[in-house]
Amino acid sequence: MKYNFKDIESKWQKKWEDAGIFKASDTSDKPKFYGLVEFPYPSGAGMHVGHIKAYSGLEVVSRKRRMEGYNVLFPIGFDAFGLPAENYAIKTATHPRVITDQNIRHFSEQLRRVGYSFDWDRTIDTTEEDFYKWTQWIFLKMYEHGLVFRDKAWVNYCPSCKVVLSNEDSQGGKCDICHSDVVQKSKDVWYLRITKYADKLLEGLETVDYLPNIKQQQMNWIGKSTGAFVNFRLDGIEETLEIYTTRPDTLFGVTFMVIAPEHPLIDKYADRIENMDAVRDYRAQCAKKTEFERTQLVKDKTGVEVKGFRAENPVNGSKIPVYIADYVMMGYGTGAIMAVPAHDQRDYDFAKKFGIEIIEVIKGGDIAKEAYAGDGEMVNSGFLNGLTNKKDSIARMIEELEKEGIGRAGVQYKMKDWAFNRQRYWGEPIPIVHCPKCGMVPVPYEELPLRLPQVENFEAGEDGESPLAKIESFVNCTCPKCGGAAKRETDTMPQWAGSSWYFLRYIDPHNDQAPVDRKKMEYWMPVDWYNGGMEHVTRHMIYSRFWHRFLYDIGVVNTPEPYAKRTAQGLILGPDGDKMSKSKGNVVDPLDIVEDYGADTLRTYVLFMGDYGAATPWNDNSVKGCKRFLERVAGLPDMVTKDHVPELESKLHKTIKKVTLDIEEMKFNTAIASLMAFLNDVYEAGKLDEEELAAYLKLLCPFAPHLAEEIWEKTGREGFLSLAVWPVYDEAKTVDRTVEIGVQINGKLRSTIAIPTGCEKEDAFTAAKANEKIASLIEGKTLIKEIYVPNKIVNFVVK
RNA sequence: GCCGGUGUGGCGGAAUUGGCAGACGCACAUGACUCAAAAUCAUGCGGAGAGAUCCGUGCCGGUUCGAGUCCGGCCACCGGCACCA
Repeated sequence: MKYNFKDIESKWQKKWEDAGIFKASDTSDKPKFYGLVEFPYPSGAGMHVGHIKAYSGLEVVSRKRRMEGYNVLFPIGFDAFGLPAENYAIKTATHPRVITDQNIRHFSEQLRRVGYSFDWDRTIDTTEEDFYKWTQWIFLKMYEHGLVFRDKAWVNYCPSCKVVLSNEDSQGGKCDICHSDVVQKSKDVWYLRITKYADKLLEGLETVDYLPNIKQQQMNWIGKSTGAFVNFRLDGIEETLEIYTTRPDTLFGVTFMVIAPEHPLIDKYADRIENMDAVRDYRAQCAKKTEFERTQLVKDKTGVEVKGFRAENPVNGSKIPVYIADYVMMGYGTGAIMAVPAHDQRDYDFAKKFGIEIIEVIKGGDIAKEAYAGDGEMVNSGFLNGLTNKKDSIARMIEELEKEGIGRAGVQYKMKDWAFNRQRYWGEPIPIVHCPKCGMVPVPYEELPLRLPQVENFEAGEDGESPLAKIESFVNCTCPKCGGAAKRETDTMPQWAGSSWYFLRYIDPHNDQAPVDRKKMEYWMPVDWYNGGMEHVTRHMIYSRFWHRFLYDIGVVNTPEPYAKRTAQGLILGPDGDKMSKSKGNVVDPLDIVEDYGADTLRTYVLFMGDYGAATPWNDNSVKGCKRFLERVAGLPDMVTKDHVPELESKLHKTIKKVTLDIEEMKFNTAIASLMAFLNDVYEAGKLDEEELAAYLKLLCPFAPHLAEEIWEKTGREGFLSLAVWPVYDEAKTVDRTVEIGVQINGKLRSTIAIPTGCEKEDAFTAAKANEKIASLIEGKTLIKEIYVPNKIVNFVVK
């Protein structure tokens, strides 16, 4: 058979579409499988090979599940709000709606040409009103439950994009979108109280099947630490200073205090601070630094002593100085620390520079040289003296603090509340009204969706305001509560909003009464297998788990966790081994591959190219290798014989087993390798029988479905191969009658022998000794030990 | 600095979890077909050696009849977190 991939692929894509064979049913006696891939942002550039790798993995799993008798939901949609469309709108004065629709059409067309078995009836678009209506609905529910608040805050601001960024979007002090430097700016910010869910998000990780490194990254991100809050009386003013520490056991070693430059204590007691000018200068210096500069680890600590009051150590009454220094952050703990220079390197560096006393309270280090953070016997520490275990001394100290009412056990998280607004047009409008009388008033549920108004000019407003602020008909409204004149919030939600719940909408994409029908949701949830990129593990994954857990707590969904299992594909690097990027000119366009080699070759190649979870460079020659493989597959019909071909039987069953098990572990590369190996065996035999061909086509179908369907049809088989029953291997038939095993002398391989599979110990030894070479090697030596591992190895230990 | 991961031919990568290292593919070489090239097919392909053999999975050591795999100590690279108290 000639392999004309172009005809074959368009033919079968149409047939599948016409027959609707990949549509999921909301009621079925079959077991369900919900496979989810991260929906794309429909960029103007179209699909990237990264999309292909990400989708092809679960595509294979989903196709296999269907053939195994599951009712499969494998949907796709578009995460279409976001900056690129808006920036393009600003440049070309085209409405983002127009561009978005155009890009979605283009993307869909590309996806269809790869032949994915998506249920296209359930396609969603986060920018459609009937979708974002429910995004707004969830926001209002969160508002109702006290998870939304507004605060003036120092925020990460991108002067180029003119938007406020979350910490997540400004990692490393660079804007995630345009990579320019982020500056600090004071703004009114909407926050989602994700920190309230920190513990639930941590606990939830214990109940799900995520790759270990994914769990690890989420735990790092949440960053829980346990310790204690301790109150220090301030001598000279009627005030206490609360600090957070993970090492309350070192309290006797405290020789100074440090508060963050932004600490409110400074302004409150400005008139009592004797050197307020110096303090002000220092604060001004710090304000100039970006968050990034401030969080750089520097040995050279800076700071200024605050003169006018001193702190009193609650356990020994000693009077100690208070400094402001920018190595303490206002955003973590209480913005103040107790400094224990003997046992914390940062405090140590500071103490050395400012000539502050260093008191050792834990033995084991050399505090003349550096701080000692290890374990050891407590000294100079009153009631803790003599204790040698960190845990014990911490517990003992907390007990004492709580008894005396000067402190308490506590926990802290690195994760911060989620800054949930952007000064942009192309996002979900935040459904809140500002009323001069009633304050903030939520838009009533029945008024949702709060639609984006038509706008002519998409440029940001004054001082980074949303373009919506310029639309008077949008801004001016009546207060839903008192009916008086009011103004609408003009900020929109960040890009992460829609993707925080989209998987629920696939279940019931056209529902206008609820985000999702209860019954359908109970049937489909949780997502059985979610695959995506590592780059979304700490943002999208955390956000959506948070939203879902909230929806669970208010009874909207039935599972605390949205995703039962999460895996991640590795990057595809450019042919040069570097990350693909336009500027490097090493980008591979998947549609070029479809055009030149066919979708089946592309799909097979991205899964064969290497370990699915690892980053692998693209290789054009290997693409050709996959094409060659499929061409050889196309030759199979000519080799079919009516007679049984027993010599292929055990090879086939081994292949069925390998492919079946490997797909479950995402070891697609070895699954395909075994398909290639079997094909080599068929070519060597020169023939295969009808049953062997049928089973082989089924195994190939998830990877190269167009070609597999074509051969299925050409060889006179009925119905869609995509709906055929997945082959089952017979364990007994995967075992050969004879097996070739190695024979070692003193652990070194000397020869091999062919013996019956599973043969007895003595028979194996006899056979091994009968081997000419082995016989000559053991002759005249003393046989000390004989080892036999059935079907593996014989080893003679001789002297 | 802390946490996680990886290190195997010229390249991408295999190795049933302690049992014949290098499956499968690429590249390369030789041969066949061809006027020729491409495509295809066949054979070879870790290193050294004419050979029997010897060496070989980042490095050093250990356990074991036997180590890519287990243990101890290093080195290199990748990813995440990071003056987080």
